Amino acid sequence: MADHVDLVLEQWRARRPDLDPSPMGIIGRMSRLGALFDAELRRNFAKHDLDRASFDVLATLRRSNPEHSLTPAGLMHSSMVTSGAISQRLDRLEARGLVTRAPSETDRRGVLVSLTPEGLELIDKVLPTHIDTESQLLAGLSPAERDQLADLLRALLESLGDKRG
Amino acid sequence: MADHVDLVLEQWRARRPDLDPSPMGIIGRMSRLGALFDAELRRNFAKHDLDRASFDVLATLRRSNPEHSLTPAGLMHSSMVTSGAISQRLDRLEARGLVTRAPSETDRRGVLVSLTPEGLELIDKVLPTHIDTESQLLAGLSPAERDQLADLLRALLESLGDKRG
DNA sequence: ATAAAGTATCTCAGTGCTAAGTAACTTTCA
DNA sequence: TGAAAGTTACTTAGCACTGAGATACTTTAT
Repeated sequence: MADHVDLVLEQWRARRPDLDPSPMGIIGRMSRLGALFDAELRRNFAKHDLDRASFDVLATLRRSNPEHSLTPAGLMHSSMVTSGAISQRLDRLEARGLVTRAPSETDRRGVLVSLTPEGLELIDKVLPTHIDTESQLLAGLSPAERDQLADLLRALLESLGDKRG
Repeated sequence: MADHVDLVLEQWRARRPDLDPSPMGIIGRMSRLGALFDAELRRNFAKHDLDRASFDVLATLRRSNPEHSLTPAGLMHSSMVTSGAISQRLDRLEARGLVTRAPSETDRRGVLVSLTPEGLELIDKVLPTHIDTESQLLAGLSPAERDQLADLLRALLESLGDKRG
């Protein structure tokens, strides 16, 4: 059994036998899987007039608390994009009536972003289809393998300092 | 032990106990790791006046064959980007004198892209530092865990139809 | 009380990608 | 052989992001 990355590794070993390309066996595969996942998830988002960025914001608000609200800084940390990207995402979602921005009551610099009823309805409609899509993407692994994979990925994230919060 | 994704999963279970969010335990973690890897690798590329896109093309040419040459279509399949993106990447690399474009000898629509001596020198200089960086990113896992992870990722790629070539 | 440092959000120019479309050429097959 | 279908690479408009910088406000330290 061999995938595209096995070919890449062979090529490197032939061309540069002095280097050990084995780290690419993990990082290259994750990059490739990321691209495949992204393409498939995007297909599903498009069915509901959404893109990855908008879904990301709506879903983060949906799960955060019963009020479905968060600051732009909170959204930024969760999404791993810059503050400028969050501002622009919120502009788009606000224009579509899916979120609102309200001044913070405790900090006059701050803003509280909340789902509108329309935003809540949309994310609650898309979410089950999203999870279905993800589930199908992972169907090639047995439940035990999936657990094993999740554990290894968690260990790796922890070793890189990824923290709760 | 818990990472950021464990928090996300807990939030989903609290807010939508009717859904099983476990697929996010894998896909969410891979997305997060992808972002962390990308940021770190980019830091290294920047030291050598490169970006991910340029490195990708140079490295693909370097490993492909002893002539270090490939068609734009070949680069496209390896990189998983569109043909337009490849054209633009080649424009930039050609302007910097790192690759050349020559008409194909067998197909008058075709183009053969090759590394210049400068391109070869640059990629051979950057490559060891790139592998070092990747290796450090994976240092949190034992060698056995790394093998296990690579195997699971390969199985997943194969289940999604990722083929050699 | 006030200056300095820090924080929260936004703006904007520049960048690299996609999607769609074009032009040139090759292959297929009636 | 000639028309239709397919392939190869390129062009361009539009889009979302980054990185740098601006503004307004809060906290810290004196």
